[in-house]
Amino acid sequence: MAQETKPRTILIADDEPDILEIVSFNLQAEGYEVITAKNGNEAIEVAKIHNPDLIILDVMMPGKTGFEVCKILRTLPAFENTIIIFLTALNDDSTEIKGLETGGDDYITKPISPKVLTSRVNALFRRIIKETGSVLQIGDLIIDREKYLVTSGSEEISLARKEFELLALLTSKPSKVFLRNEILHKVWGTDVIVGDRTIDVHIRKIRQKLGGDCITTVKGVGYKFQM
Amino acid sequence: MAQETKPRTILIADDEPDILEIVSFNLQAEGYEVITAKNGNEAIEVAKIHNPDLIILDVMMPGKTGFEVCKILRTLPAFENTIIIFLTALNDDSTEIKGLETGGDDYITKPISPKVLTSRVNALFRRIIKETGSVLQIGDLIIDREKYLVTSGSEEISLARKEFELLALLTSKPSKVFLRNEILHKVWGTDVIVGDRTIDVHIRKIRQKLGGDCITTVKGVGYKFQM
DNA sequence: TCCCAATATTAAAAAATTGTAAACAATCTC
DNA sequence: GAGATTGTTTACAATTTTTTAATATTGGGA
Repeated sequence: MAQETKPRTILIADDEPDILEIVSFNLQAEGYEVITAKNGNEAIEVAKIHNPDLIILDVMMPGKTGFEVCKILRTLPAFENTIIIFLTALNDDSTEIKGLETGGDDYITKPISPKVLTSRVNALFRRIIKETGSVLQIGDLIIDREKYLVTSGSEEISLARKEFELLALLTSKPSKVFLRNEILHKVWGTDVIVGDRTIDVHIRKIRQKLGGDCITTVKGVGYKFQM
Repeated sequence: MAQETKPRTILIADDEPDILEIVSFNLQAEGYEVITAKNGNEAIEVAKIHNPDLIILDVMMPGKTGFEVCKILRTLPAFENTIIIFLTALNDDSTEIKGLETGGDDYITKPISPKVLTSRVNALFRRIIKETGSVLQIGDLIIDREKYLVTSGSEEISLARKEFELLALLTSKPSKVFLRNEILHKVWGTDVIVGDRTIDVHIRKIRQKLGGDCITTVKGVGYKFQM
């Protein structure tokens, strides 16, 4: 089955159904996958399950405020780098400053223009973007995310799904060391539990297929890709 | 943590001297190095000379508009990734969208609150640092946390995990003496119990690998890093 | 100066981490 | 349904890292 590159996921948390609907609609039209939550606690739960790329938090919500949600999420390693946008009716400088200092990446005041929100979301993603497209080239390696295909020189290398995703992750930032935990989160997902040797075995298979020394082990830390 | 590197440089382009002055003052107070330009053409010239980390562009300027400046800069490789913020009196959705789509990272409408501007600047830098990863440079030593790599001159030095973390701690504040207790807490964690000689042994290994005299013993107190 | 506690040095033991091969279950293909 | 492919686990080997323990050395105060 043809698996496309998975769309970026956005979580919106707001207690006003109208806002949820309008914003969802516009972001979906832009090609994002959208999930919603009606209050702060739900936002945290849903975030843990779906691990979204970006989170939009209403500041005033029953249960926990957006600020509180942000603070809690930021303490979890999985959400350390997630983009967070605050949404609020409070057009108040000191609140905005507080929002940005709490760890928010943007702060938008209501009434919001869905188009503006979409633009800001796009702008933040543009900045974060790691891969310049679906095809990545490193040295003589070409990684095509759409075709799930890796080419080395003129030779085609067929990798299984997990192998491919693992390689795609490592090559998304050459030379960066990916912690084993990080790899588990990003390749296997937050909720899946697999044994300790699973990563090793996959690394081994990639090494076999690509030739020995493109992936370096950093003992006690993780792995990195290097040409 | 606070680290001593060269301050980040910000270029502000606006034709209103008052704005230049107020914004400069506030950003300088925050520790940034600020350079200014009075119009679009000057902004491009100055940018090419000083290569700032972030550029704040007024949209309405004589000569070239902020949008035009942005477009021109974005075509140059040196400014492909520079953060750009637009500043404008036009509180108009479609203009804001245009700004963000032109390649701006943020769009702030006048009247601006200097504190809010500063917060947004900080938030953007915080985000960029996360993406870029932070490298520490002391003398000819380069410590790259993300790559888990230490380079001395052109030579790569391979350190084991504890060695790396210990060195990273000591170099995070050069010349500061770290108490043995402090080192234990920060490198080994609060709950781990290890013998007294353990630190010494690791220090020794680092000394061997980096060459003798970069870590100084302060008897009865702790250790400090110094070039 | 001498003494003594603090630190250096060493080597070897202990612990932790990773590599490997083989086996199994799940899934997909034909 | 047989056979291939994939993902995972297991058990063990190989390796590296970390710690300990035993001994030497150092430097500052009495």
